[in-house]
Amino acid sequence: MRSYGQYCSVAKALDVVGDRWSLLLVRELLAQGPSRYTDLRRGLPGIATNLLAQRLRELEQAGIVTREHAPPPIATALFSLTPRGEQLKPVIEELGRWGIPLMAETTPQEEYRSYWLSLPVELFLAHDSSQHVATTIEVRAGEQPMLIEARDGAITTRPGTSEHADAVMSGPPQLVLGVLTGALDAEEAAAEGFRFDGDRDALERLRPQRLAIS
Amino acid sequence: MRSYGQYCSVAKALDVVGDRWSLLLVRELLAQGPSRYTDLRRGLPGIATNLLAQRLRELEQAGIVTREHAPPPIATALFSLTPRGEQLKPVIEELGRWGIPLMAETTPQEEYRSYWLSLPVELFLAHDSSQHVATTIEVRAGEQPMLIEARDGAITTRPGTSEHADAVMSGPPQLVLGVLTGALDAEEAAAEGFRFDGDRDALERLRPQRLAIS
DNA sequence: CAGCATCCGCTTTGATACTG
DNA sequence: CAGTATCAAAGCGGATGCTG
Repeated sequence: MRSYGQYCSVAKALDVVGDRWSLLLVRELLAQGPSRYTDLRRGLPGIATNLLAQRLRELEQAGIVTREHAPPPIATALFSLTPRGEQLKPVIEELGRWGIPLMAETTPQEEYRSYWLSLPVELFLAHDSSQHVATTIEVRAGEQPMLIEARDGAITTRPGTSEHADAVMSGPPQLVLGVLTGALDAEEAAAEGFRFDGDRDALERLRPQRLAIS
Repeated sequence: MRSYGQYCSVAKALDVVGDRWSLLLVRELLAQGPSRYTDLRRGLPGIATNLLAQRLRELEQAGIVTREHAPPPIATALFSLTPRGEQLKPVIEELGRWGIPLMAETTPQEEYRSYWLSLPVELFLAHDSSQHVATTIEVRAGEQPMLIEARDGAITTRPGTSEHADAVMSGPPQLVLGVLTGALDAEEAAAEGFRFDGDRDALERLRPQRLAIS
């Protein structure tokens, strides 16, 4: 991209990561960790393959991404964030926070990846560690099940299922997210295809307060 | 801009403010407050006039900017941020924070506006209100002098000069910023055209800690 | 198959000129 | 002052093909 040519740190940041797809590419590496070229393509539906290659080169030159030839078990190269690249996390978070009200609307054509859930979960859920009640919720929305796990005051997400989850939520991503953040009532959502099985309190334990999504 | 078509709040935020110039336009309105079309052009050197008009329309439609016909004293329309637009401030701040290391380099062709100083000042300076020493520093870099004022635990900036400033800093923006953030020593900087007159302690009072700019 | 490069049509941007 | 109009250049999206 052509530089803005301004001696301003915002403009200079945008000179580096302001290109189309650049910040979403960083989002993918933040959410997924070291990824293969093909993984990145799957997480960036709609990107032209040559553009992905070009962005990776540019971000590599800017010191944000590194390309490593993984050790023998893996036959392919892996792309990762450098420490400098990981420092973009607050930028992604604030953008994501600002974008939350926009999540109230969606269309059937919109793409969704289940691990994108991890950002809103980190932003909006918290665990009251004083309760000392470890909690696991399985979320079935998108292409693979995800687990939200809370213990010792920390909340984490990862792909997977659990035999002894406290609760299982499933349905369209919009409804699942709405119920998770508290913008939507589980009963209302049920009428549109949302399901909640298990312990209702499990969810309440993760919600410090109700948030408006719209 | 064409939508990313993803059900992700980061992607949806970028659908709205990810266009070229959009976030810099928000920066201008954050830093300058309600502005005329011409003010915005001056603060966005390099933007094509048709693009500025187009971005203003788009951001107006998105509920980020409002156009108001100002009361009689002012003959022209003013553009302002809506509350929703002001909520972009954390996004701008995090981008600006991430971009600070990039400020170590500059070229003579780069444009600079003195009020752009207010962002780094808000980010990096603080005032120990326990000291109860009100402090004023005049900064002469760019097209107009600026005042950095600290009192009652708050730091503010505004254009202007002061008869009784505790100190006056002047020189190229890069050196002034370097000394302000503590990345540069006033003595080193002096060799390259930086000047500091007045009370050295005035600056120290505003610097909670030294920060690396490079 | 993973990781690109090339080509082509379309959209966005930049520069300049012009207008109420 | 506050834009619109025009046009060339750059960027992007999609398809395809090449290489280990």
